[in-house]
Amino acid sequence: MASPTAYARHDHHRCIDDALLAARRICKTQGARLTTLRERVLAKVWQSHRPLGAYAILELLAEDGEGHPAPPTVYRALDFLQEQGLVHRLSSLNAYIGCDSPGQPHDSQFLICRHCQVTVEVASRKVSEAVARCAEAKDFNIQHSNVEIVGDCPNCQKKAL
Amino acid sequence: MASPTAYARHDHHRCIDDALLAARRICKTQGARLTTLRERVLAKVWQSHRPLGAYAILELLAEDGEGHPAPPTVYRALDFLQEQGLVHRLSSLNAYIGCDSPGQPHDSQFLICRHCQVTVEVASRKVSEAVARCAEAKDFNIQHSNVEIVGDCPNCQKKAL
DNA sequence: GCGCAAATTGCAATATTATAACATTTTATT
DNA sequence: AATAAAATGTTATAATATTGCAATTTGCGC
Repeated sequence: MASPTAYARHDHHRCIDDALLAARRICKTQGARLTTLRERVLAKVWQSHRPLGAYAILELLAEDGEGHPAPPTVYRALDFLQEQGLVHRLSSLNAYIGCDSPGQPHDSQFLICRHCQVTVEVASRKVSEAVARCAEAKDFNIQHSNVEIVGDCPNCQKKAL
Repeated sequence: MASPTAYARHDHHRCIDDALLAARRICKTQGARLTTLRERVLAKVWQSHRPLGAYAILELLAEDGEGHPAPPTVYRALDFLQEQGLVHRLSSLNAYIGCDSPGQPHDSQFLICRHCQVTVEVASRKVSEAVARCAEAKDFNIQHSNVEIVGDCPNCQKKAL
C-alpha cells in the first residue's frame, strides 16, 4: 500500500494545480460555472491537506487583497464546490477539504490526524459494502454516509506524540 | 433481523426508565456523579429516538420550571454524559442521542432518517473491522471513528416520501 | 457535625459557524 | 443593446459553543 501523498514530502503546488485543472474540466463538462471566486476558494481549500474552516478561508481570501468577501459568499462558493463534488465537508470539524478524486461519484472515508490535522480521503470498498449491508439489515435505505476516522497519522506516530 | 425498537410502536417510557437506571448503575460503579441536572438532561435526550440539539434540551429543561439553565450548563452536562458513554453526539446534526448500550465501550454507527429524524445506533462488527483494516492499510492508528448514515428509515419508505 | 478541597453549577459575556433577506452586478442569450 | 438568470455583495441575525469567574454543593477527613 503506497503511503498517501498527504503524508509524504511532496510538491504541493502540483496538488493545487491538479485540483484546479480537474475542477475546470469537470465544471466545463457539467456546464457549471467555475467563477474566479469559486476557483479562489477551491485554491484556498487546497492550500494544504488539512481541512479548513469557512472563516479561515475567508481570512485567506482577505489576505489576497482582491476583495474581502463576507461569510455568505464563502459559504455559497463552498456549497457550489460541494455540489460539483470538488470539496467535502467534515462535519466533526466544521471544515472543508478538497476532494481527492473529483468527477466520479464515490463513497469515501476520512482519516483525520488529531495531532497535525492532515486528512486523507480513502475509498474503501470493504467499508462501503459493510456500511451498505449494515443498513440493509435494518431495512434502511442509504442516501449518503459520512465516515470520519480520528487518530494518529503515520508521521505523528513516529514523532511519538 | 429484528426491527429496532425505535422503528416500532413501543412503550417509550420504558426506554427512558431503562436509560436512567442504566445510567445510575454505570455512574455508581464508575464513581461518577449523576447529579439531578445531569439526569434531567439525560431524560430529555431520551425523550425520543431523535437526536436533540443542546438548545432544544435547554428549552425542554426551562419548560419544567425547575430553573432555566444557561447554555454552558447544558453543554457541561452533555460533556459529562458523553464521557460516561451515556450519550453520543451526531456531528452532522450538531445533536445528541442517548446511547443504546451504555456501559461497555463499543464502536457504533448511526442510521439517521432524513424524513423523521429517528436515529438508530448499530454496532456492526463488519463495519468496525472494515474501518479498522482501512486505517491499518494506511498505517493510521484509530482513536475514534464516527459513522453517520443518512437515508430513509423503514417507516418512511412505506409512506413513500 | 465542622471545615476544607474539589467538583459542580450559575451567570455574563463572547466566540464561532451558518443563514436569511434583499440589493447589485455579471453573464449568457436573444 | 435588452432581457432574464445566475452570481455576488451587503447587512443583519440565527444557531451552536466556549471562556472566565463567582457561587454553591458535595465528599471526606477530622
